[in-house]
Amino acid sequence: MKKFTEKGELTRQRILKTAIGLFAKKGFAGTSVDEIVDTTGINKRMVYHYFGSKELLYQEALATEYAKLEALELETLHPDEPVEKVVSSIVSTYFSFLLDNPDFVMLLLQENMNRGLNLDKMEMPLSKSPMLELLIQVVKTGQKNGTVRKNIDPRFLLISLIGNCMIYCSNRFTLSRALAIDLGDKQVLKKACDAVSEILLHGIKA
Amino acid sequence: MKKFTEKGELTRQRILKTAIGLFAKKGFAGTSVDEIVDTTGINKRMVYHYFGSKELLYQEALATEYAKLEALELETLHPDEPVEKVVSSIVSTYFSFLLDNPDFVMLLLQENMNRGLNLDKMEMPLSKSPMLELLIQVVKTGQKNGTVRKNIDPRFLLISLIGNCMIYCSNRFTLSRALAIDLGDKQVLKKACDAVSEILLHGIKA
DNA sequence: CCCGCCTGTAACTATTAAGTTACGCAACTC
DNA sequence: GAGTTGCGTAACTTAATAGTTACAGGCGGG
Repeated sequence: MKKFTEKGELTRQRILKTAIGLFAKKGFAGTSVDEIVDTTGINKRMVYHYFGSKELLYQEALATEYAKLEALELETLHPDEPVEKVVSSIVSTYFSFLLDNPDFVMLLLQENMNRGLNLDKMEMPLSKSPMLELLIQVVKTGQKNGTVRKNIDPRFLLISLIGNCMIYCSNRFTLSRALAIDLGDKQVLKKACDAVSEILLHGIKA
Repeated sequence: MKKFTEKGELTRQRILKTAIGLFAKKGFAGTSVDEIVDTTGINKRMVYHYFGSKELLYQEALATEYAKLEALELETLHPDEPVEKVVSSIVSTYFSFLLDNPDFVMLLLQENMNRGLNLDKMEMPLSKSPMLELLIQVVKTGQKNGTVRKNIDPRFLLISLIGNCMIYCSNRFTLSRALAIDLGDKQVLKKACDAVSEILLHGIKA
């Protein structure tokens, strides 16, 4: 990280925050640098001063949002609880995180649609999810004491966990329309979260 | 539909097909009309002649891809089979459809990221999925004869079915990276499909 | 046979895009 | 207090962009 004055750092953060919102809403190609600076009121020159290019600004936006998930994952690990507890807690954690962080969801999807090329350019290891280690452990324990089916693969289980939550954000509008149900409605989402939890819990039970 | 000569219709289709590929790969804003015409070798004027605007061309691309799913859904309905058979057949149908139609997936995700605004502009009812009707029926039957848990909501079940398949496409690159697993590998995907099928089958079983 | 419509080309316009240059101001350092 | 360094503005350049206009060959119906 380069050194900036306090004031400069503030400006930098304002640009970054605005950029995150716009990139999330309109995509990388759909957002112009002019729009970002018009929104912040900061001069365009400063974008290049602090970030170097539109692409680097985008990458920093991506990294910033992704860091939120990693922080969350680290603080929700309870490896000593029984597998049922762990699974339902992961579900509700992801569910509310994704709903509360639409910018994250949008940037993540966008990056996948871009075949992960920005993640390749940055180093971005995407920390081989501590969530996975947790699942491996509790699934193994569960299998030993006979509460979990033998052929559960923790990796596919984790993907299912995420997929069951993500779909409510990633396909919200098409699903709402096709199934005539409002996936923006808090009460519906509460029921959905419970349904996901339940189906997965029964899904892994021996 | 307007009347075009056979030759004209062919040109139209060439433009549309090229546009689908480019819009899917680079997004609406990321694709220029010039790029489409350069790729096809057809003159730009023709895009406006046959489609009216870039946006209308995009909407037609979206509708064309979506029609593929609707066609598939209509041909895979077997309401008289037991619920287990139906669920695992829906899973493998969606799984292979999504993998075989990456353009569809990209356009669908893009449209959701755009809050479904294009679907609003077109009529596009997204036919209240015959899949849902099927599920409602077989779940009810299953609940009557005691093979399916009472509090399974077919709508959330369908969303879970889709979500479990979609996640392998929508988040392929970030998941591959985070879990150190290649979600482009056919064998991995075969196992994934089986894992999804199994977890959901056990998930609904009474 | 010729009028009109469908198909097509090439060159154009007006706007917007990313990125740069020239310049000024304030604060801190030597 | 002269020079350096970071913060900031406005005006600029160069390339692309969506959409248009002028124009023309070919073919079917009157």
